[in-house]
Amino acid sequence: MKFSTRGTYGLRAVVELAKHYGEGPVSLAAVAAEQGISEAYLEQLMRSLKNAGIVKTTRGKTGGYLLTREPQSISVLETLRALEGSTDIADCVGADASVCENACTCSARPLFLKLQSRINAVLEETTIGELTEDHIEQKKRIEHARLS
Amino acid sequence: MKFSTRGTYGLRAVVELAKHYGEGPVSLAAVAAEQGISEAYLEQLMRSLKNAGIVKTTRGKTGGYLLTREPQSISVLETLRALEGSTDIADCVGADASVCENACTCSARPLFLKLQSRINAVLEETTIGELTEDHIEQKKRIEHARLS
DNA sequence: GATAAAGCCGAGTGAAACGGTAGGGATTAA
DNA sequence: TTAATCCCTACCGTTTCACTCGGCTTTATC
Repeated sequence: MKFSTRGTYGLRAVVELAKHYGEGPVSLAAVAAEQGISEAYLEQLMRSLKNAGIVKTTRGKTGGYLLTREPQSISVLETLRALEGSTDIADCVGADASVCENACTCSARPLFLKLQSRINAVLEETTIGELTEDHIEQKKRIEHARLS
Repeated sequence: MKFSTRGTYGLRAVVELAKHYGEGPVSLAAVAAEQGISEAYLEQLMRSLKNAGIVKTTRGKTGGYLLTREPQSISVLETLRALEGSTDIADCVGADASVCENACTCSARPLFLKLQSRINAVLEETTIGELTEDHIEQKKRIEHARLS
């Protein structure tokens, strides 16, 4: 039940793009530097995000990455799905429950279903826009505390 | 964000013991057979559960495993903690947040905290007793459907 | 048109975790 | 005494994770 760095880094990268939403493309190097992530690794994550239609790119010099939509319209759920393939905690929850042959007699399954629905609720209702606002607020508070 | 077999099997084993609560010890072999788990593997899980004070044992012939308390008083949270060490989805949530050096500036952390609290709520409020009742009910329904 | 900065892509790799096995020892009811 | 049971340590093959490498294409700028 651990969150992968893939999900975490990817989420942070998307928030970074959201901070510059409407300002033109941001280069991979800039995102990597700001977030302290290896460029080569981040590139892989960006590829997943691009395939999922969450980010788009412009190539050549002055090129970079941009969000395809407003940060408020991008849910954390779809972002994580793009990065990790699935957010399902087990094979027996979600669409293809047939993977687990004894799904209907497993005593843990009711728990999994409940847990999954709660998790999905949070991931679905939280948007990249919110995370971005929170982040900006937080940085302001730190700055303020530092000066006083 | 996948549930380990350790957690799943362990939970199922505890439910199995709960089904026989008050009837004396159940042997490892019996639990393993009923749940379709390798004996040697299950033994490891049982040890973790014993160390955590969730199950106790009697040795020698006719020995076996028993729950230390009523199924209703054992939460899924403590069971999973015993089996998996921790149910934290990231290092920056929970008691020792210092593991993550930039915890206070990470844009993903607020999400993690929210998610963790929702997850813990479910795991805390769900008891082994409930899972056991659900399981018995479910088996009854299947039996009923099969006969008609 | 050359150049340099950017993205695009597939393959590879070391370490750790996962899931499970093996084998022997200690305890105890019958 | 014996056989069934729990107790313990070590090991091991596979997969996943996190990350790297090297070469390619595209494009703004000089």
